[in-house]
Amino acid sequence: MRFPTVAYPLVVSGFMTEQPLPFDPIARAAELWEQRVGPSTVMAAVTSVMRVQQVLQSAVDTALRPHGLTFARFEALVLLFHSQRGSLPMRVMGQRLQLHPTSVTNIVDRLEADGLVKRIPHPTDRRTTLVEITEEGKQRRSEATTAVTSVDFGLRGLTERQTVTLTDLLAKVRRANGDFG
Amino acid sequence: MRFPTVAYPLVVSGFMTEQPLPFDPIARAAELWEQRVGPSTVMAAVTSVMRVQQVLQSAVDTALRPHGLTFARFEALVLLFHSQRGSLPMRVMGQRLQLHPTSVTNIVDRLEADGLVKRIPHPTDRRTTLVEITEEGKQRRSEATTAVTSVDFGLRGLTERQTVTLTDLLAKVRRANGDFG
DNA sequence: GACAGACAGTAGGAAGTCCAACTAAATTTC
DNA sequence: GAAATTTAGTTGGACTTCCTACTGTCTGTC
Repeated sequence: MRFPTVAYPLVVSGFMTEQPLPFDPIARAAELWEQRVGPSTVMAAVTSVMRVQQVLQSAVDTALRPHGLTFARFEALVLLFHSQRGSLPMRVMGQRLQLHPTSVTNIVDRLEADGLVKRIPHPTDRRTTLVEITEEGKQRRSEATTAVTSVDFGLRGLTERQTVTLTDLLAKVRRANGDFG
Repeated sequence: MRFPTVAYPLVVSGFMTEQPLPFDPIARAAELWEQRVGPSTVMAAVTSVMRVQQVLQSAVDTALRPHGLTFARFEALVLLFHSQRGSLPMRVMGQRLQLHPTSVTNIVDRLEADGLVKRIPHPTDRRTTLVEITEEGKQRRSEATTAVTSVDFGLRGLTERQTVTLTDLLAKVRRANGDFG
């Protein structure tokens, strides 16, 4: 799904609000917060992250929907595709994707139902289940990647340099919260 | 599976991974993407936003749980509290909070069940429902605000200046996606 | 070796989000 | 003024996420 440069949906986001607000609701909320509660920089940043995540999630999912994937499932597929053997234990998938074990189960269930991955027993550890990407899964990943990479509009408005800065700032937050390190 | 309850959790995020990965999974995914797919700056930024949102959501919700609120409900409460009359039409709430009408219904249902808000009919437009914050709601907002403002650890790792930069970059993204403007 | 404890994964449930479809009320159009 | 359209909100369903609790398997200690 390509979004033409010129007027397509005004709002690519969430559920297509009829019209964008004429002001920034987060900035306004920050002003009120500042007046009546206290310093607002942190709250504004938190809210901004929340909101941009919604926008991006929606944009990416919209691009992936024709391919029968969500962003979470796409990420799982890419992870398996990039792995050495094309298979990983579910636990490892959870660590890499930062997902709860039950979320991994859910995602793998759906990918498996679509024939994109299959569960295979671990050769030595009978507790462990390996998830292997199928040929159809590799094919699907390829198509979906094309769709996703065309969604750079998700971050249009930022220069390359700004995009990198954004990633770096967010990495600081993630590290400070024990996401890795 | 039992996740140890450390006095101060190593990972405030998602579901408390036992141990943080020794490397940044997003940076590693970006490397592989770069090698095998193409430029990765956008994907890395998208993934980072997604992940930080999870971290913050979890951190804030953890702080709010003792007060019986989620971040979404807290935001709604704050919005009403800051409004002129202490009440707003549900539609307006949806616009300001960037939520789907059904999500507003859901949130208001729960807040109303807790006695923090109440639905009242609009004086002239019988289609419209006004949502009014109750005294108990104002009280709860006050307590919850204290809890949330103490959660600046959600963005620890950033200086004040960096926090502002982050908000500004995200605002650019939001504006480019028609969030406001 | 036996057994307590840790670990891998799954089932069921709650919360939140969106979508599609619906009712009721207001507004626009002719 | 009647009919068509738009708007506000709700209901029911699908999906994702996490949590709690459980089964089965491995591992370290005695």
